[in-house]
Amino acid sequence: MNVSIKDIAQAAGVSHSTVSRALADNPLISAAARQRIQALAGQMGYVPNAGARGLVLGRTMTIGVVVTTIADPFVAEVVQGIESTAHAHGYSVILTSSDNDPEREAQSVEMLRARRADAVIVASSRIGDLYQDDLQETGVPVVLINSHNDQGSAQVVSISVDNRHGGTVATQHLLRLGHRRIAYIAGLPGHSDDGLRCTGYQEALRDAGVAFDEQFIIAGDGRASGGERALASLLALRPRPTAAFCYNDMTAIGLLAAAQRAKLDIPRRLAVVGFDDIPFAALLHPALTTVAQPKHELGRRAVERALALLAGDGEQPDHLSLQGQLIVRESSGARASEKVKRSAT
Amino acid sequence: MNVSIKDIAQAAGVSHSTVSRALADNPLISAAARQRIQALAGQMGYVPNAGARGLVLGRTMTIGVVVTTIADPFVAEVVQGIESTAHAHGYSVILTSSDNDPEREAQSVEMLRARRADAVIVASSRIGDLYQDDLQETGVPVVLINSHNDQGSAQVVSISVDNRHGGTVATQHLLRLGHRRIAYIAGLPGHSDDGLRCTGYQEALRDAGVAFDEQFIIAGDGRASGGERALASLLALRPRPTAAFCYNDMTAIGLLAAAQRAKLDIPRRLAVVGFDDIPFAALLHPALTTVAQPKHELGRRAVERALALLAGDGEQPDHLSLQGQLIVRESSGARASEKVKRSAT
DNA sequence: TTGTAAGCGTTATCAT
DNA sequence: ATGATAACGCTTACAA
Repeated sequence: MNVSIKDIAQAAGVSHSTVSRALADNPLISAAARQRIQALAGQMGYVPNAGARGLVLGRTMTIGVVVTTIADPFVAEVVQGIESTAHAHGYSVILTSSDNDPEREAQSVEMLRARRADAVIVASSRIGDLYQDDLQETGVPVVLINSHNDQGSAQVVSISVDNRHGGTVATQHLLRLGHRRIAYIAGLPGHSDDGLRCTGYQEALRDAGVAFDEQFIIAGDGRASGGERALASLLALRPRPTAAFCYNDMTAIGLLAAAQRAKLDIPRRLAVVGFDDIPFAALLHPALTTVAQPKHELGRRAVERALALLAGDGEQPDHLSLQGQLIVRESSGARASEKVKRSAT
Repeated sequence: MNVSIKDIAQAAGVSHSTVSRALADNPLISAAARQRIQALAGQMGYVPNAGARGLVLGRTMTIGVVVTTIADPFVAEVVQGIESTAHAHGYSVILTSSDNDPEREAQSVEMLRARRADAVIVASSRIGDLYQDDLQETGVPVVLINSHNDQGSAQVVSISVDNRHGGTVATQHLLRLGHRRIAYIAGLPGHSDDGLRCTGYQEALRDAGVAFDEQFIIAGDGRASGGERALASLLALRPRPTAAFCYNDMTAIGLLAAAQRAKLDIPRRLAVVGFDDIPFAALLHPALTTVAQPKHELGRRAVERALALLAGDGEQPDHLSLQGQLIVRESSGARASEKVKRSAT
């Protein structure tokens, strides 16, 4: 069904190795033969068998990607960045999702090993000890996105958004707007992202000489429901906060929804800033001010680092962090001048 | 670096074919040897080389997926359904995105051919003549999601949501709520989805004995911007429509945004129904009533059909259409009783 | 029950 | 400049 190099050889009346050379633009072959064979290959609809090539070359030009679920807009955009970058470098992407099920996760990793993926990128927030042990022994480069590399293997690097910086930037924005009582609606407790964003928030307050009030940290869960529940706690506070920085956009969305139901005017009575810049942030009303994660770049850099590792570039730091960018929209109540000032920065 | 079947053979003191049989649970082998070898393989961390296996077996247990971009929530959910179903059947997914660039699209297909994907699923709205010609000649089963199979090849089947039915269901919902002047905010002209949804809309009107007014079909573009622009046209109409059925959720979101800006009360002054049920539809305020596309199922069925084709099941119709489900939320202004009635259906 | 050998489609190392 | 030949890791007749 599929034309092989041998079929072409036969049709051209040469040996299959000559065909291989002609197709590989190998210099030690006559220009005439090369052209003739290449033309013939084109006519016959020849497409090289990547599997066979991988077998002899020892590399498959394949990158394995492990995600919890691609039906998460954040993950989807990262994967988009991974795919386009991989493609640009001649690599294909094998996608596996784990749904946060450890068993499926293990199967995914096994499958990627079976397919001999040249590198693996993990865009799952859970840190699988699985990858560490299982992949490490094979020597396959692993790039972790938004999670950390506990064991210090040179073949495992991580890359993430600078959560502390993001927390600082978001808080500074609110401070600049004149807010002094700023709440932080937290994510899932114990999540390191959450801790770092909160640290950034506290640092910004401290640097601005604003007293930090412990009760202004309100529990959440990283989802809309957490934001919705948070509103009541927030409104019960005395003195009441005038602004809230949320762990992520989903939390902010929940907060906004609850506020709308409570007829609480956003941003006048409460300024809100999120984190992530999911696609919907811009479509909300009021549109959400947020710290954008460089999702596409995260994916692109992950591939680039994987390829560098593959190329044996040992000069890489084992962690890279990218800065998020504040996107000022309506929910924080910035005036036009403030917006201009920010976007010019 | 990777343990091969030969390494195990050597360690076990048997031939490599014995190992192969033991690992494949081949019946013609002593139970003792089988267990001993399997245990050994486990200890040595053996993972079979899928590429080598594909070479000899003639199939790669791989499904190629072509999308425009996975950073589209609809596509992402479909791909999620594809991946989990493929995984359940022991298949891996190779993901390629085309970004609507014909050149990249061609490269993607070429790459999938090179990787010898057993089947290809296209979740891109553009119908590439590419797939048709290029893939068809290889005999690889192709499943088109939400697009049509022009040439009638047995190896190319398509699967989509029943757009006409969806349009009917959405319109009937509005009719049942008492609306008689219902507008349709269209998608990109020429898009067959758009035409079918509009047909369903008109049929529902006709069946209800409501006169169809041509000017109630308002231009859109399938994106939020189209919905935003549509509001002005809609408000200029005399008599003014009391409800709008939008080509898709993004259009509805734009319409809602414009309405909010114009301080037009939704659903009281204008009831709105969308199409797709993207994740954000539920988070909007008012939450969007919409016709849900069975995204996960679309993915699942696509894989199942691909596998059936692969198994040589010739009994498949060349097109399958799944019914969308009306999800009643706030934007259409249904009362509680109506909601209950619907969800019980 | 096991081993030997051939072959899948490549690339690469020999000769020639 | 080209042709044999081996090798990659696996499955599977065919022998034994």
